[in-house]
Amino acid sequence: MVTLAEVARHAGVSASTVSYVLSGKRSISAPTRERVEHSIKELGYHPNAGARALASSRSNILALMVPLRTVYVPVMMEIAIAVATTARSHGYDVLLLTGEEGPAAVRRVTGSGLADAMIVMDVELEDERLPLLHAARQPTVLIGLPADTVGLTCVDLDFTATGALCAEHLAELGHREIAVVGEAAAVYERHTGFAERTLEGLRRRAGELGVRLLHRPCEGSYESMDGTLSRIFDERPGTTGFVVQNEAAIDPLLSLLRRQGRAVPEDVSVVAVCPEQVATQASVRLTSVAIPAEEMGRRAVELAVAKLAGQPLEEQVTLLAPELTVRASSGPAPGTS
Amino acid sequence: MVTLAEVARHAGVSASTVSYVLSGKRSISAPTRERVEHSIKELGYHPNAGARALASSRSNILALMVPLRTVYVPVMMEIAIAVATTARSHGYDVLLLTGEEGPAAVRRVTGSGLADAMIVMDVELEDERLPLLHAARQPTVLIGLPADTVGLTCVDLDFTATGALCAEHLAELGHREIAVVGEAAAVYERHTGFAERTLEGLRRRAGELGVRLLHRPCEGSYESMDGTLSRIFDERPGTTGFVVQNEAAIDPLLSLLRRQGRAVPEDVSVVAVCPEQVATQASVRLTSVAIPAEEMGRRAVELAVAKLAGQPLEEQVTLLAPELTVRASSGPAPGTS
DNA sequence: CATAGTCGTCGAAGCGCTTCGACACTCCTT
DNA sequence: AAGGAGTGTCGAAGCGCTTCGACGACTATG
Repeated sequence: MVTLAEVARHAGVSASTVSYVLSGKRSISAPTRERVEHSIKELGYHPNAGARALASSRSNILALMVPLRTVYVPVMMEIAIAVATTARSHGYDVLLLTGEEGPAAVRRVTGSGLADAMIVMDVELEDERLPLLHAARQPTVLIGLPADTVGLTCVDLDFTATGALCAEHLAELGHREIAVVGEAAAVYERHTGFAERTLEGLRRRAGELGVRLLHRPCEGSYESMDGTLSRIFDERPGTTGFVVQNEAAIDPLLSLLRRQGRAVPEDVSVVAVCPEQVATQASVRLTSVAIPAEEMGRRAVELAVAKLAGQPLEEQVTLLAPELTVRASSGPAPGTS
Repeated sequence: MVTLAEVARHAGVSASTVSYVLSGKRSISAPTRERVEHSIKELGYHPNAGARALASSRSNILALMVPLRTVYVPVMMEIAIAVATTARSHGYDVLLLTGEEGPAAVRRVTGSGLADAMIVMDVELEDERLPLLHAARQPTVLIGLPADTVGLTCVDLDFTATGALCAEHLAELGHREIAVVGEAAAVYERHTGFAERTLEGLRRRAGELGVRLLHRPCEGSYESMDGTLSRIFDERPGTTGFVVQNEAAIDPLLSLLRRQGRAVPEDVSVVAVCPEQVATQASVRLTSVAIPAEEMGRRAVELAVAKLAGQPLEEQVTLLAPELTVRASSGPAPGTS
């Protein structure tokens, strides 16, 4: 284990000089710097993280709280990877916390100085971790939007606008009866904001445009999709447009529609809210609003880093504008000229 | 920020006593212990992670290297969650490293004492991180099997046995021509061991049982599955059994078979190698060999913790025995009495 | 040419914790 | 009654780093 002191001795300078070479917090003459850097390389020196954290009260670690329940997995994974990658590019490592511990994890991390900042995913509208995060002196960034965002920094897709966009697209194509294949009932019970906001956007815009909307939650398995689909067509036989919010339900829906002899997009149009990859790999290339997982992760880290650098953040809530990409799953409503 | 010293003062004992109460490394009388514990609670004390790491040269952190490339996502996510959860139950936190940095990340973590041990996923047969891991004084556990396992601790599903099991199951049902829908070509190029070992197990057992085997890689999209399927039936029109290794190819395969009017399991049988959840949620409940992601993650952590505790590990390579669950996608070959 | 300012370096004082040896007891043992 | 063997607690010495103030050596200024 090579220490700073050994590097200093090897280079013939004091320990503090080596430290300043490393941090760049004071100017060091070129020859000295080179000598030190050479010694560092030669000895294979790596600063000890613990000592550094203790002395500077900075750990250079970002904590990321992911949900334990493994719903909408690909999005979560993509965000996590984006967070890890972006964090590294800013000199931070990422500590992975599962939601399991809940508030206790927040207390532990903020109390122990393990991490410099927290990024919290899967925020519920009335999240029990919120009061703690408020109280902590650590910067926090939420991915998702709680009910009350006062004093919080949040990043999320603008799901209300997303819903509106989907409604608009289908209305423009002449669809008059739209069914929303929602998330599993459990998601609504937990009051995860995004599901409700999407629905709200859909409802409002559909109302404005004179389109009838029917919402049904769906677990995402073939069985449940089958049931949901039957109930939808029983209740609203004239349904020609679908908005799918539950990623897992996409394949079952397409499969079942095909089996029922309903052609996409000739008989029914489908719009999905999902990552690009899912939209392009489905059996029909899906018209979709992308969930910009990578961007959300990246932005969250950038906001956290900015806060750590002491930059006052002008906007506390960053809502990413949704973009609808038209692909092969949506077209004019039947009977439209 | 409450410190150990403040707790000590509050409880009327010395700092070292508080430390021993916390660690349990020396016996403390019941009344003293209670007094200290009470002070800890009252002051809301949390030991500072950096100071602890510095003084004890233990960070209580496990590093987990996940692959950057987002292939076979659900498995990865499940392993990661299992690692995080199990680690917490042993008092460890998890540092998330992406494969992106490769060997540099290994150097950084082992050099800086950031983590006490490493768990590496997505190991290639001739992984470039291996030499470094060998040299590091940190315990390491691999999830996956490299070519040379001497001196390494590894956990993996026994993919050779998995392949053999699939071949056996189909052979027993009377299938004489089997097609293997493999992973994307890139996976083989990277020499990720599991794909090749599965194939080897399949080939050997098929050979022993007199079954013809055709292996074709597949990207997992509908287009590529379509192409792969055509080529398979062109080349071997008598194919009645499928083994699917690529999780992403499952839905496309079932969908396409249905479209071609081939019934599962009446005309063709399908056996998948995938997590249970995927097998039970597909449009046909799949006969499958489960990938025990949760167990792999858990075992990896347990091995790492055992190594940290200085326990000599009797078995260096832990191969989990595959289990084949018969569901609705496999049945007797057509024409079998 | 004295004075102020800048630059580059050093020494020392911690950061908050763990851990080792020491010490004062109490309780057996002989 | 004296010696030995635990117990329970304390003090002090670090762990390896950052950072502050100090200081000598220059350069610019009037």
